[in-house]
Amino acid sequence: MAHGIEDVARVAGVSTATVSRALRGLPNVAPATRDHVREVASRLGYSASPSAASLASGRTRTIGVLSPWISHWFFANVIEGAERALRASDFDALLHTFELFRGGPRRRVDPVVLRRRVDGILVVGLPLAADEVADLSGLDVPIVFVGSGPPGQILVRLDDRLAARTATEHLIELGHRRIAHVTGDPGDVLPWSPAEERLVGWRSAMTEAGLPVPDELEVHGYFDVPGARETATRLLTQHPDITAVFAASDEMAMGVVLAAADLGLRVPQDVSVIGIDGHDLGDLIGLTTVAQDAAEQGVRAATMLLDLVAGGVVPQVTTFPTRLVIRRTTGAVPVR
Amino acid sequence: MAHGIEDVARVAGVSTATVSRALRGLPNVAPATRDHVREVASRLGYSASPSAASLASGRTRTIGVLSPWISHWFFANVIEGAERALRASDFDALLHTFELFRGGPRRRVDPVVLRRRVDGILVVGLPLAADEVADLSGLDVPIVFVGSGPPGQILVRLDDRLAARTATEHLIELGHRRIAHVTGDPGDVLPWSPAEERLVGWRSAMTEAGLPVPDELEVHGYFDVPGARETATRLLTQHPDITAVFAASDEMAMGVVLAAADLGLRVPQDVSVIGIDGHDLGDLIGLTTVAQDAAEQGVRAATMLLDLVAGGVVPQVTTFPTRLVIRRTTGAVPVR
DNA sequence: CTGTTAGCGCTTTCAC
DNA sequence: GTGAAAGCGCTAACAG
Repeated sequence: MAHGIEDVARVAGVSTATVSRALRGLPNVAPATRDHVREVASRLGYSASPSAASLASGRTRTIGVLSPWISHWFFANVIEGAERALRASDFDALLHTFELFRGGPRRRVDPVVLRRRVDGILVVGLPLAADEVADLSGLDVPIVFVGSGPPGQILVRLDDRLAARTATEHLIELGHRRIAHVTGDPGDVLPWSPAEERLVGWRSAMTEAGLPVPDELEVHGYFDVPGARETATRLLTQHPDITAVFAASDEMAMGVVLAAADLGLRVPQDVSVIGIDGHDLGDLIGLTTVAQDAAEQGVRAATMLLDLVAGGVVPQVTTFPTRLVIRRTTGAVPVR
Repeated sequence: MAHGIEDVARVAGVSTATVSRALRGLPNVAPATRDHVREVASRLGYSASPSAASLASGRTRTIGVLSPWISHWFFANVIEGAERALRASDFDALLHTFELFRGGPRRRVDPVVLRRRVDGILVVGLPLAADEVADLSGLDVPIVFVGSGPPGQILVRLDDRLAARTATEHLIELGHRRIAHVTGDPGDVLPWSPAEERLVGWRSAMTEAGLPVPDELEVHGYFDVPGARETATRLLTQHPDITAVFAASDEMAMGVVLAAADLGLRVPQDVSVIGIDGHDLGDLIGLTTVAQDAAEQGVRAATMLLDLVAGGVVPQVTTFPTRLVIRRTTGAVPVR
């Protein structure tokens, strides 16, 4: 059962070098030889030892996938798409999560554990500090960022500002003037992070519409349901004149809807809510949102990464489209 | 930057064998030597090449995680928990997804790709055929099944029958008599699969209560929202006398709630709905459910697998508790 | 407690 | 188009 390349070579009556070439589809092997070797290999149930192959070739056929979570809509879908694309090219996905804690620092991304272990790195929505990016770059393998990444790197993402403007403008067109924004973590202030970009998009849409943007309209929801629920409860209690809330993610928008329900506010009659994502379960509450295709971003990013690994070139920034999906959580501003 | 064990050995003034021992914390190394070697290694930024180490030792410090999806609540949470536990022991998680298609066969689990690549395998909610299990066992590494697994294997799971009975009995106590069940895929009929067990639990609870279980009460929801929504739409249209639906997962229960809404039925006034899982977003619609802790099952399974890899022994079956969470989608049977 | 040495199972020149 | 042989960078006996 546990055959090595020598067994195949012996049975096929060729050298191990030829077996290696034949099985990997390299040129300079006679078609007849190739077919014969493959037949023998499959009959013997042979497949090369990944460690031995990696050690000898320096390539691992493995991609490191770095992500803060997997149990969040965006991350799960990106990773699922990426894994599918990688597998289609016979690459493995090595999963590394880095839990983000509210306000606190997360475990540093340690490049050492990825050394000689992966041929490329996919960073999924992880707001890396500049020095972490530098460390990763030091690994000397291609890196693709999905959802969030520093300028100068290969990025697959949305036009976050535009998405935020789209959401905000939708609310403004409905007549809302006191529109709050639920953003992520207070520590997440890298200028290129989606949270920051969405914040900027909201602010500029407000300002252009001649609406003031006082500090109290901006609160932190930590990109999850409970975080947004808590913070929105406080917000809506302290500022009952707020008629609409734009959350930077659908999960946070769901938290806002729950908060409204907790407070006995009707959505959208008393307060309108919009998010960003196009979460599968938004439908449950008729959540209005600016939708994106997360799985496809994962596929694209993985495909690009494989191109890079193969020595190809890919566009620096790939911007995915978004579309406004109007459902039932947004409506006209209440008359009071 | 790319130092090898020889560099460390030379700088530290010892042999490579000593470096290897010191860095891995093996016995028979003088404490002073150990500290010195570690200091030199960290100063040089050295870490062993995983391929070389694997090739020489036969161990990979990697666990293969097999799962049908990652963007489903149960799977995402189990995998997240497992990854966390593995990382805590410096093990890597290699992700392999095997998409399940409605009614159709999925890609066969191919043991060859895992050969000499992993020290253990975690099978998450994947209903493997007997021959696939046999193939995996042939890899000669420990395997732990989470959520669903054949008898005779190491399992971490719920008492699925009990969970189903709990859900069904809750509805019966509320006075319901025509209680439908939304199960998974028609092809998923392995006697030990959670779908099958839950089906049996529902049936026996019905029978014990003296309620008939005609075929039309059992429909397939494919374990996802759209599948259950479609099938429940048909079900509730054709059989308006059904007053309650027990879905084998929360995601399917959500589909049923959506179907009810599509049909203008009020939940729970016209139809009660209950699921199994304790999905984070069940709160959104006040979903009544029989809750389980998926992440913790992932942690436990990974921990057990690491024990097995280390040569330890673990219990054959670990059964996690469930608890009935009554919210707003179940209520008294309507009076007509 | 530490060093020497022989592999681990492939890939990759370099000849032929 | 094919083979011989030299590594790839470690670990694991085995000595000492």
